[in-house]
Amino acid sequence: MSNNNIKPTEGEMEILQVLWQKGLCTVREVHEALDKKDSGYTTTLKLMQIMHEKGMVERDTNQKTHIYKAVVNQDKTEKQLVNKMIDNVFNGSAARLVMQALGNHSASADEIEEIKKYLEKLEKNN
Amino acid sequence: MSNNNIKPTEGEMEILQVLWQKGLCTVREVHEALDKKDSGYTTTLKLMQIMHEKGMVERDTNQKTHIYKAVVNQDKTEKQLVNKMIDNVFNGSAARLVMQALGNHSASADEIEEIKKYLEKLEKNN
DNA sequence: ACAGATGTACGAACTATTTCGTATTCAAAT
DNA sequence: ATTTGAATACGAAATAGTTCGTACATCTGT
Repeated sequence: MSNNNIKPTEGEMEILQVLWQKGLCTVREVHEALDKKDSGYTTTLKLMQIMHEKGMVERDTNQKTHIYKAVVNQDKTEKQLVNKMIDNVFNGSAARLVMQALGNHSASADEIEEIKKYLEKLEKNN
Repeated sequence: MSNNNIKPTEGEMEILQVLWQKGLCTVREVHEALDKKDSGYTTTLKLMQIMHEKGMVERDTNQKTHIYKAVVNQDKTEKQLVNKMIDNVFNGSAARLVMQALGNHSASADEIEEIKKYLEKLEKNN
């Protein structure tokens, strides 16, 4: 078991999104990416400091302006959250989640094609 | 806009699950269905009372033992939570959520078939 | 009628999360 | 050198969620 149970809060997830997407970020970059008109800069800062304490992010403090990057693995974190939702909301049925996700959010034709290919690949590997 | 934004907490979701599945329930039935050895009966009671205040559940108080039932719509609630996850975790890509759900939780062959059919139906309706 | 079991009501503690204010440091420009 | 602006650090309030203890009501069996 390399990494413990990660359970990012909602605020932490938002920040992780940005970090995963951009790679290296200053606090200000993250804060602006979140275009949170509602909450202030120091809130984002504090959150990121807490994430650092928790070991979710690393930072380079050689310069005055620290540079952050995500430590927790994106794929793994996503898996965990999805699993949790499957259990918690869909009584363990992945299929129900999938259908809800599709029916719902009206995936584009391209997306649907992509998913079909993925399913076929899955079937072959069994 | 009939119903406001529902955002059940984790504890509330667990209870809603039971109510959706069983229809009408006493607090005790819910509590036992949750087989929470860790938390006590009055915790479940309190939670359900709060849910009542929030209008998530209704109850019949004609008897000493109240009978609860879910008010919030299962499908709608699921949609909301899934949407939120798609935005919050998958940057708006339903496809990414779906693949994570499938790759991951190793859906059974049957489930995969079911999903494929569903996808085809979706495609026809566009 | 009363004891015991089972219920509800509800305040209060505890925990987690988010938010902000303020102090301080640092760098750059005047 | 001094001012100004942008950073970090950090305590503390505000909010949200969960948990429990205790008081009181009600039903049931003796």
